[in-house]
Amino acid sequence: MALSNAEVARVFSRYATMLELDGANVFRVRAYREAARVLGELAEPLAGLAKEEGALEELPGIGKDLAQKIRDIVSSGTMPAFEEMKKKYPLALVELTELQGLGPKRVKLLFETLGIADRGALEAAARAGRLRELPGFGEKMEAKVLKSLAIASQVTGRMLLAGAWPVAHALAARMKKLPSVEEVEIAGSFRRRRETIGDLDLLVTGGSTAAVMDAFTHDDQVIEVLGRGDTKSSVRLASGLQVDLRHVPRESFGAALLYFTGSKEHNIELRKLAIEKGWSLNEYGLTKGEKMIAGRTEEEVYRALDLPWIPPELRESSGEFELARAGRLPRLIEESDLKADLHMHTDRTDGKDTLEAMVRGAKARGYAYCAITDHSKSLAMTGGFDGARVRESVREIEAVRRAVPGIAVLHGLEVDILGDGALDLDDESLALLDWVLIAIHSRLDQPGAEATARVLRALDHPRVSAMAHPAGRLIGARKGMDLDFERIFRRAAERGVAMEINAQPDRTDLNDVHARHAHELGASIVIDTDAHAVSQLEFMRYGVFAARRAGLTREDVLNTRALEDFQREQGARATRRTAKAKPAKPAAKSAAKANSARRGRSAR
DNA sequence: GCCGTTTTCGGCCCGACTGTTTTCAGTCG
Repeated sequence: MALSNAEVARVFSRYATMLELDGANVFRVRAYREAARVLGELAEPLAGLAKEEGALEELPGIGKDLAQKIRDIVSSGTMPAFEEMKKKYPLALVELTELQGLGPKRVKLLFETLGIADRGALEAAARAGRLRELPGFGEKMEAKVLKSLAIASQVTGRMLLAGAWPVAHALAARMKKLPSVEEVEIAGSFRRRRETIGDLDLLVTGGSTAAVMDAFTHDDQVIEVLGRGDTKSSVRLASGLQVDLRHVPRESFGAALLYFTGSKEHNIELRKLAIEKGWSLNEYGLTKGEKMIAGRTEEEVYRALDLPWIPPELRESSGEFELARAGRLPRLIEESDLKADLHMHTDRTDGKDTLEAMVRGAKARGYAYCAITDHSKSLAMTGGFDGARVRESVREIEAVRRAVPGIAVLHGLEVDILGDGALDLDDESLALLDWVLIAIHSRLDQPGAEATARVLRALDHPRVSAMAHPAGRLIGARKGMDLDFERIFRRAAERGVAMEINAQPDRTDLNDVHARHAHELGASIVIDTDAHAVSQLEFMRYGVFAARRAGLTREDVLNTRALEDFQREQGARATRRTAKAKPAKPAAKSAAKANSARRGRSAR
């Protein structure tokens, strides 16, 4: 199986660090880093692009040289230059640059003067007090290195957006209450709604700098003050989250918000636009010499650069500028657009709350309809349903419809896809259901080709409505299946099977990149919570965030439809699917051939 | 190493903080 895009990107990014250690031209280093970023965000598999003449060279930041290196990596798992460099700078050394406070310059110095090439040697030298002797180091640096090592050994790295959400809002609310503070915004990747965040960036205007910094560094949640200055202070909270606060002048608030929201790449593009006009853009404003052109609001800055305001979720320098200039920025979906949650569990299987409580919960959120989707029998430990239990469930659903008027309840089931792609329920029982979600919960380590065939077979079943958490990943715990998403999304589009954005914060599956890809290939998208308790119905926002980052609008998402429209569409799809159920082998083959024909390039 | 409705050569974003310096390098975002 070919290397994933992320793995290719990793080779480039490590190679970039090696070049830095080697004292290479900084722009050459940047070229590799930029390429790693582009590849990491690319939806289409590089293995495919590598076979197409000139396709790699079309990617931004990829020229002749890097294209060849990508082909090398895809075919052999590495590239000669990387292997060569590894002899000089071992990977453990490269990884030292990931420690806080250590960059390539210091790591190089450590390596060349003390022969330190991994974390173990670094820790030993720091403990022995040998670092302080080096130029540019001192006692404080030595202590800092030890602390970074300690953090690196325990910290999981990034925190789930959902974990930071309440902490961030509570902290912002406390800052807002300070005397004469005017505006408080949480910027950074938090505002761009990335699924995980590294730290929080708080922007504050108004109030006195000293008072704001005092309150911030003495907040109840703060366990450590990492730095304190006139415009910026950094702290670590009890939750482990690092928070930077910036106190900015009000006339600069928009420029600062823009700057600290990022992404870095988006900002660089904006700066270039400013330079083209002979201006300069920084966190204090858009200026021409001494003269301030814009800065009070983000809109003002964008307008001055001849752009409409771009939603933070799209600021990844992955096509948003082209859309903005063409006046084609999507009107992103909002949580209030959703009319239903179509993936909910009850205590009949592994949920915590009763059927009636879940339906009431959905109704309380203002939904017009919902689907109850407990597990099927192969998940035995959850008490999953077999055919007999499904028939019993028909009566339970009818009862809850009577008990809770004002919301339509679809009788659904989350049916397991068995190892060979068959469904974990007989056709007769499936026919009793209004909404059939299919999902993989077993054999997640299947080889890619086998796993893909398994999913494709399941998608072909005429009773299937949607596929839940298609990649099967758990953020920070499980990588997800090695699937050929291009083929799966195309098949889903053909069969009218919706692909789910599962809003459980540690799933977010489909993620933003996959969701964009699925949509581009014509698959319809549904956003669900997979709630196992009433309280989890609020996870919907995290699914909406992924959809927004994917550039999806209300029209692109199935469960924004009014109930009647949803039912009409589902009816039409079911008819179409049944009509061409089980395509004969030759037909399947020719369809596959058509698929491999020239693809539209992804916007990423 | 990439890129080019001025350019195939000569550019490539910019400022704050820390810790070490006594004018600045390294790191970070």
